[in-house]
Amino acid sequence: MGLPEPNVGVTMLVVDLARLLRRNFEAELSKVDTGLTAGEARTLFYVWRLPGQRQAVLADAMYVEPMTLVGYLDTLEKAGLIKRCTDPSDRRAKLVELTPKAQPLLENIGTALHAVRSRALENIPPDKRQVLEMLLQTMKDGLLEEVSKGKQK
Amino acid sequence: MGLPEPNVGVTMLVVDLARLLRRNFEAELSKVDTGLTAGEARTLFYVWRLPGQRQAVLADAMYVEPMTLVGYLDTLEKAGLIKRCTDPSDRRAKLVELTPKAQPLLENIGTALHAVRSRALENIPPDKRQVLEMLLQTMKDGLLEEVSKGKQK
DNA sequence: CCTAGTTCGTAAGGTAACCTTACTAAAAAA
DNA sequence: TTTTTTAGTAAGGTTACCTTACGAACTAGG
Repeated sequence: MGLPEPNVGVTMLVVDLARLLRRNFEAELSKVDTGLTAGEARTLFYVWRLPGQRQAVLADAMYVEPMTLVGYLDTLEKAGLIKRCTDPSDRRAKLVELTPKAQPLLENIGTALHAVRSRALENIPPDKRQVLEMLLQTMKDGLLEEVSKGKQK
Repeated sequence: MGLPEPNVGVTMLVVDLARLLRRNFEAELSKVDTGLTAGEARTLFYVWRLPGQRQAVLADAMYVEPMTLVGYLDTLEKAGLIKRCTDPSDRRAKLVELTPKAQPLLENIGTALHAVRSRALENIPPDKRQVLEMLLQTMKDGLLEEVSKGKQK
């Protein structure tokens, strides 16, 4: 009596999983040094994936507020890993580019990501991995919908 | 050239997913009021699942440091949702119990969890959900191993 | 029994990932 | 040309953690 339904436990499992994944990523990241925090590494990763984009576009892709991105970019810029170039077609906007110095860092981040991946998948039979990854992508899409819904206040 | 391997993207997807799940949980939680933060709600949930346990046991189950738990329990206790009773067999230890007042809150947390679950699974064909949940559990187990390995310094 | 080492919870203080609000400068619309 | 929108940012807050340092109580070893 009064018990929330059984599936609730499964969802908390997912919430816990989220925590653990983040933690693992942070731990692996600190192992490969880089001197970056998780947020900064994530940002660098996104700049690598979307080079020469405006901060607003980047923030949108990362699902953080523009202001949050500013902080990460400030650090990365001070460390000489990215540069902000004024958009020739709009003097307010800045296009974010990687510097050559970022290359080795990206490789380290890649190593960390790889480690997390191996760990997460180590007990999953290889033939199921493909399925899992697709399902995860689908999950992400579902969750994104709601996040953006919330935004268009 | 210089590109980290392709799977790196998939792992970042999982890292992003972790972020989104947390965020969704927080958002849903604030919708159903409760006045609790995500960490506090998670704690209450665990007390419900492991009633009458010591704080150390609880912290262990939640994979947080005992000190982290103290903060959450302090808030919950002040709100009259749990109580700490001295363990009769060890005057240092405290056993954590729910109070009756916690019941409705737990139901709200259940609602929030349910919402996250629906959202996360909405685009997943029902016949795949079972598989997904099993895979997620397996993933969690893999990640936990490493976390605990790190702990036994 | 008594001393030495463990264990339980906790106070103090720190870091990192975010967010909101408020502002300036520039562009776009009216 | 005035008004409105948009791009970035400074300032400051919240939450989820962690580490370090301790005192009080249990457990062993002699």
